[in-house]
Amino acid sequence: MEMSGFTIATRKEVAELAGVSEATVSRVLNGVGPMKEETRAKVLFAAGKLGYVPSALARSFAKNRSGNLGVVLPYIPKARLFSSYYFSEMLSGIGSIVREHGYDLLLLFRSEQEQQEYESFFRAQKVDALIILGSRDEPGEREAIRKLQDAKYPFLVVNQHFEGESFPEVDVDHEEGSRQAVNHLIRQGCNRIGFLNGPLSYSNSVDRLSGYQKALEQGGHDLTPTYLFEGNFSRRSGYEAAEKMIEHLTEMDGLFVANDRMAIGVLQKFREQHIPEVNYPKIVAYDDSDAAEITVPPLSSVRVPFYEMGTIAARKLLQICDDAVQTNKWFDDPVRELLQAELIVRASSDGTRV
Amino acid sequence: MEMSGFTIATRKEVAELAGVSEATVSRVLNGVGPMKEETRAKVLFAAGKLGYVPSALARSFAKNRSGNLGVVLPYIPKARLFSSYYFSEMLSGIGSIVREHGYDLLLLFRSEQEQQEYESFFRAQKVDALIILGSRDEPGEREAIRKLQDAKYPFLVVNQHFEGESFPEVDVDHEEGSRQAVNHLIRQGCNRIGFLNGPLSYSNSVDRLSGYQKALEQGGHDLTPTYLFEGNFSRRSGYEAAEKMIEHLTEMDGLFVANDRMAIGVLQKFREQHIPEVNYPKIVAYDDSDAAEITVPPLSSVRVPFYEMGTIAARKLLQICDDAVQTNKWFDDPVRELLQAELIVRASSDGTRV
DNA sequence: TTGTAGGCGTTATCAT
DNA sequence: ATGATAACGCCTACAA
Repeated sequence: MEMSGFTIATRKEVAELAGVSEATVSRVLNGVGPMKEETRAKVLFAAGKLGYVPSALARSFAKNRSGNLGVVLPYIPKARLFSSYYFSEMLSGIGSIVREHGYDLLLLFRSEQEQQEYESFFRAQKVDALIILGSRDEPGEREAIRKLQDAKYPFLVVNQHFEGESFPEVDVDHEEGSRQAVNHLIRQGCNRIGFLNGPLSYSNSVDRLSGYQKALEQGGHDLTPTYLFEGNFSRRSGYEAAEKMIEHLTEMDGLFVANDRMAIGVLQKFREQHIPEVNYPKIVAYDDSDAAEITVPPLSSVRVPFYEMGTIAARKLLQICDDAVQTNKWFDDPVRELLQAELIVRASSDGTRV
Repeated sequence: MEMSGFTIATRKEVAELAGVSEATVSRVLNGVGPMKEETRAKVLFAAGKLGYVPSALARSFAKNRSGNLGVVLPYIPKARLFSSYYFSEMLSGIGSIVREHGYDLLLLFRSEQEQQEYESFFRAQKVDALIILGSRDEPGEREAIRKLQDAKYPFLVVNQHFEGESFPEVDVDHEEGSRQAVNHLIRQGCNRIGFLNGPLSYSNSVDRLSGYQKALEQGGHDLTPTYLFEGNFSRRSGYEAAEKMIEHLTEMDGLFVANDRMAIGVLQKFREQHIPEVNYPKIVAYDDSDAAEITVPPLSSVRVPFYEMGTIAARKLLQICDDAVQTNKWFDDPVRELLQAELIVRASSDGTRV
């Protein structure tokens, strides 16, 4: 399939024009081995003149490396995946590092249907390393990742912890982040603090629940199951959860929400119901996305370093790929990065608001 | 570099186990040519047992096709590119189609520094087709795209028009979208309508300006240069532009803004300055991103089908790649998709608001 | 310092 | 219906 109108310059032609062998062309272009400056110049000139660009494909094939860092993303048809702050930030971070290292970024969409087969990406030589995003603790997923680990492929799970496994991962201390959030609410004088959490198949939801409990405990409060709500991180689910909250609004004076989007849904519902702002519970959300500071009132939120998580994960993996020597050392001592989150206080939980 | 702990099953082993030749293994796995059902079963069994996965890399090399659809994105270090609704939506759309076609999606970050060299992606066989996003009309860019066209590579420019060229493109009728927006403001009784536009190197900014002018003209209004502002699509730039607007707020009773983010910045400034909502000009923004309906007041906005643009672009290109036969017909008759935008009216421009 | 030649894992053509 | 084999474009010992 020759799509182009012109024939692509071949290495052979370059060699001829430069009056050297093809091997020499390769060496010059890769800058390996000793070579006469004159030869170098001749080759470079010829290559430039012919507009020769070596086939990355053939090169990959010969070197047995794809040059790609794969990123697994949840595939949710029509779900506007990228709209989520979470993935956007991570991908930006990953992208910047990948670029520095001269790798390419291959997007891989996980499907809910098919059984996961992460290994295949390596077997098929589509990727040299893999970052798994949006993973959740389900039997199939665990199994698939375990296989990756058994085969000692270079991969990293981001923002998800699998209890009982020792998968290499870059995660955030969501328990501590949540503890701080709820503790802040307590110090703001809240006595009955509700919690709108995400699905517990995400370890960060579990962590947040622990942090919530811990903070209540430390503050001498009891956990009231009535004040626990669950959503799926979407705005709509926050909106719906808010309906159930309304009947408790006279007592519930604080609310911790597992992400900004759901919190926005909650605010939307409150506003629609014409609940006066002074009657809102004090709210702290999570993620500190762009949206947090434009809501009314602006949302206090726990800032999560998604961009940095991306850079850290990518850097770690590409380092391995670069010096394939130290590889085994890495695998014997799997990574366990745990980053810190930071509470950003805004009007939604600020005493001065009322 | 053998990263895995186990040896990868080779086609040869499969052939041995199945008691056939390697060629037969290939044929079975690719489902080409006639074959005995029995042979087929034997091979499939052997392959399954050994966990054999053909090397996509070697396959690509042999077939001379990468299997990748490339997407060029603006590279803005640390700029949290993906946070932008615009790219997120398009990538989601592209991703869904790419997946259907069994291709992979390769993200390519353009750099402001280096001279563009889109051709290289093809020459290097990194991609079979290319979608160019976030392009702007600058000499280097024009030149680079022209080369792609001359070489008849399958590519598509999205949401950007190059006047005087005949590049294949998928664009939106921003002139009409803007005309409707401003016309709506006029019908809402606005007499002095400001316009916060984006940089004119984006054709959509030029289009919006035409639409704005056209609407004013049709409504019998004059264009007042004092009411023209320029930002760079960021919230911050909207915030800054708002400062300059404030002195005109007594006369300026309408405002058209080229995207939601800038409009949010404007609202933010107004709010900070404690300008009473009743004194706000009636506002219509652009993009109709998620954020538009959560601001206070909710933003009227021109909805742009970004997701669909992505799907359309990807579908077109992959069709070409699939049936390489019709290729030339395609190139002789370059695509020119022009999608429609749609005004969504909300409180920010609604007469009932005041 | 440079040329020669073998190998990488497929596909595809040509025999059988 | 299946087996043998050239070709794909590059890298890399090894030889000169």
